[in-house]
Amino acid sequence: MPELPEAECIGRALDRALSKRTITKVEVFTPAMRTSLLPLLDAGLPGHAILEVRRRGRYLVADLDDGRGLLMHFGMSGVVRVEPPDVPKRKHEHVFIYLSDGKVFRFECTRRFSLLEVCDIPAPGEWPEQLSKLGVEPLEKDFTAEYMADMAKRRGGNVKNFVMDNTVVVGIGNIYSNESLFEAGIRPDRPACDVTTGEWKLFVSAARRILKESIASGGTTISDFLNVDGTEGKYVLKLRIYGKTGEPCPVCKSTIETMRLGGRSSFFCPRCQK
DNA sequence: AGAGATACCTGGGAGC
DNA sequence: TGCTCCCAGGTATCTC
Repeated sequence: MPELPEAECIGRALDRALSKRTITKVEVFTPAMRTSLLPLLDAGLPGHAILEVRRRGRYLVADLDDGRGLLMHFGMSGVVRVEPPDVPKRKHEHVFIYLSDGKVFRFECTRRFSLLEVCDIPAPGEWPEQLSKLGVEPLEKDFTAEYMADMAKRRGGNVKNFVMDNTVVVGIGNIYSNESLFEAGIRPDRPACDVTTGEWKLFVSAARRILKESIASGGTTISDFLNVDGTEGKYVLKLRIYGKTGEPCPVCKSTIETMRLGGRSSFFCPRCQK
């Protein structure tokens, strides 16, 4: 399930595989994922070059040479590949984009939560309007304890859903929110407004470190995620709390517990997290 | 405005 | 073996 590190890994690989290639043909096999895929066929993409691939949160944008872009999101089961044209089509591959170097950019998504659409780029280097509500990037310098404390001031909901809110900070999903709150010693069901600036400092540094380590490991593969080269993410081996219900806490050996917050499984150590 | 619930979608696993 | 039910989860949308 792609969170920020997975999107970053895919984006880097796609930048290498797509930049400076020209689109020669587009095929759509499925009418819709999150949105209709059919407009891709009428967008006049063939003949246009891809300049670069950039990431914002869990979204990727492939800039085209005419002020438009391809906006991508991988939902939780999106996989992209760049392969020779003779590889047989897989069951849940929905779009093929043929490239001038002879390869094919293929978009697969089992659960159809993914997004692939043409967007307008307001100016070079800017982001499409669809991404205007996104919060800060957790690896940039404006993701600070003071910012988090300020945003949380009037938020009485639980801290876990707050840190997963992508209008606050992008790219932290269920896996990395659990891991970061554990590292910071914060119980996931605490009201967000009760978390102190000192605790936010611990959270911010934990989240940054975990996200960077995960990127270096090629992301986390739980069930669906694959990198562009088909390899699985290795960060799954380093998870300390996610999915560990009933196992001993890696720090204090207390039994790890689980609860549901916002409909999502949340894992925590009842002794280390307060 | 914030927060909770729900829908979207498929495959895999549990339970009977 | 085959059926039903539940779960995974980012995001949009709805309601209160």
